[in-house]
Amino acid sequence: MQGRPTINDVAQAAGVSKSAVSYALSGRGRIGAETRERVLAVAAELGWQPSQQARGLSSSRTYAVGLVFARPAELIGADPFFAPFIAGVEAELSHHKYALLSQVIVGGEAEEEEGYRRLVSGGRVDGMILTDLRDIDPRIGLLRDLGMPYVAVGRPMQAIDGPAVSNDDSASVTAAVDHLADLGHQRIAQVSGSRALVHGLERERAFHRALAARGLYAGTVIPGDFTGQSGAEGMCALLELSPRPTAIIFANGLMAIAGMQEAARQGVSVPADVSVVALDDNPIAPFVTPALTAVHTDVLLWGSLSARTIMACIEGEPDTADVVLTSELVVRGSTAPPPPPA
Amino acid sequence: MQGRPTINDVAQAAGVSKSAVSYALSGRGRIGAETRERVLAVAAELGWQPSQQARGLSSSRTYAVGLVFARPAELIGADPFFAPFIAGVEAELSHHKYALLSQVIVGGEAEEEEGYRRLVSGGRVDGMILTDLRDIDPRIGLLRDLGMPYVAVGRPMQAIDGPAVSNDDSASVTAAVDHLADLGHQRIAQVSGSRALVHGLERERAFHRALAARGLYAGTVIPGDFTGQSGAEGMCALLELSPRPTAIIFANGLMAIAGMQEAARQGVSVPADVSVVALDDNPIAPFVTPALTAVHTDVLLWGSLSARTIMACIEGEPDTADVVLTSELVVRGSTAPPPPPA
DNA sequence: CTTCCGTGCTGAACCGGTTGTGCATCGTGA
DNA sequence: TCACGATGCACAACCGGTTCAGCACGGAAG
Repeated sequence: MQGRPTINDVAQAAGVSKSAVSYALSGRGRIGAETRERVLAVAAELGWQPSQQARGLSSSRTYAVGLVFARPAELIGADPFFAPFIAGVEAELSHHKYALLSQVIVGGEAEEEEGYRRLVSGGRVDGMILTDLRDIDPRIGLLRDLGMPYVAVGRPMQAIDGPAVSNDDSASVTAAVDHLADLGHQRIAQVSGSRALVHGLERERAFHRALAARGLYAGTVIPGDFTGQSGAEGMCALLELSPRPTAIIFANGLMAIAGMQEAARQGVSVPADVSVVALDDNPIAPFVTPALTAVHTDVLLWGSLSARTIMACIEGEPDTADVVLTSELVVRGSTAPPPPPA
Repeated sequence: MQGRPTINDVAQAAGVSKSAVSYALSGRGRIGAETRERVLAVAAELGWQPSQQARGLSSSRTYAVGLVFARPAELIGADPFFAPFIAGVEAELSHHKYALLSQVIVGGEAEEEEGYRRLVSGGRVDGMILTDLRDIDPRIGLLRDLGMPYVAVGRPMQAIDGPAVSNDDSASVTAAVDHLADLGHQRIAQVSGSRALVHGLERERAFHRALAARGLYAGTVIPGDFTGQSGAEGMCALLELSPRPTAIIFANGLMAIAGMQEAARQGVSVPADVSVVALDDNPIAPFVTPALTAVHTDVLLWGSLSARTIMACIEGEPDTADVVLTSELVVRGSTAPPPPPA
């Protein structure tokens, strides 16, 4: 009776068998009202809490969900997606007695796969949330082979069976392009993130579609890698073009801010000479100069919807429909009408 | 034999009892070399992995560590500590077959305590890592009552029994003050973070000690709350002082960047009129204008040392000594000699 | 040839829950 | 009055590991 009380302690204190206690607490078996009351009272008095370990062993469930994040070291501290997404996931999970086993990995794909194996093969989780989907992603096959439920964060391009909770990247890009086109911009360029990730590809396609829809010429796309360094390089490359683009859409805020600094260094004024938009929002964005116009996504909500979906999969509910979030453009100071033609 | 193979499957395939398999795999019992080889081969062939659930049940261990983070919504996306710390913890834990159960909470102290209860009372973890220690922190008593090992991240001021892995905040502040004093500053102010957190108090004391050591007058301390908003307000308040401070130390990068923007808005130039230093570093810091001078801490290392310490506590090793990290000042563009007296 | 000990393995109990089966007991209807 | 079903609970098996006690066997010592 030292340490946490067990179901046996409760049974003994209440003068019943441990199965009676289990029935009383779960409400599943046939149990007398009076006995149930007594058991509940005793359990509360002893401060009994079920051991998730033991419960999991008999039900072959862990009541835990796994999540692996992989980021290069330069990005791990600046990513405005990571923390609120986890927070959203956990808020939802904890309401349903699930825990989150997360694994954050600094490094590349090899370590990431290893992270998956670790969580899955130890039998620690009932399901996985997959982020940063790549075009052809080995994890999907891996999890399907293992019979492990999963939910994709961001819809894969190929029709992958299994549910996805995604942001409408296409709408985000379109909103950015429309905003710039409304201001009068005709030459809009993009500095993309990793093209290996599905949302990178999706954004690039959406970019060209949105330009075409406004009757604008195909814009230049400079590949980036989400780091500040590559943002500055992207800006540099675009400023050398002739004719120079008058507006640039960056895949994330860090690249956009670094790009703006590079522009300033070259004597190019934002937004007078060139407008800048970022495709994610960041708490720092309002405070840089000029304040950064950005597409804002409710990442907390995204996380909680992902959690809800993976729990539904685990409970074996019929395929839930894909969930699609939409983002919202927040106009700040980094966008303005283009400079008059020289 | 569907689903994951169990130890019974291995035993049957190898033609031995399941206890023999357990001994062979753990290397603890008396087992013949030939039998051990055969069991290991069969286990590898079947792809057997031990179930952490079952293992935990008999050893009354979970092989998991808990970590609760609580942040206001405005900070959750901008905190450069959160993600690399988790990454460091997990890198270390995963090498030792431990998993991390993290819980990120958007909100206040009440939800935070609830988060602790959830992880601890379900018997899901063997130990806890405590961050954001407050001056008198209820969690320490809670965990001690439960007999749950813990490690404090940041040394509590009172001599709390139990190990701590802390950054030498005092040295960070001193480095910042010395740098500014070396440049010739005489009126140095500070915009602090939450004073309820122990490192807030520690930094404030260290600030006054460092100033005194350089023979400078006591500097003004404006209380902040780590948000950009409060950074701007702090800058505003300090610029109204007469005589105006010539250098300001902000508790974090977000406040510093917001403060610099506010200064620019008022026509005050950084660093010509006022120098700015942040007490944490951020991947964005090099890319704002002017680039932000900051105290850089190896947060990844901090995390892995914390993980190592909590594992040592769980394994019952004699009290490990406190670990203290030191930070390093990274001088960028936001600090310069003070303006000549008017 | 017996005694004794070390080796190598098996059987069983146990961790803390869940769940199926079975045995009293009671109330009801014929 | 007896058969019968429903109710309320106890017993035991099981999930997948760990670990203790004990048995059979072999070699060495007396």
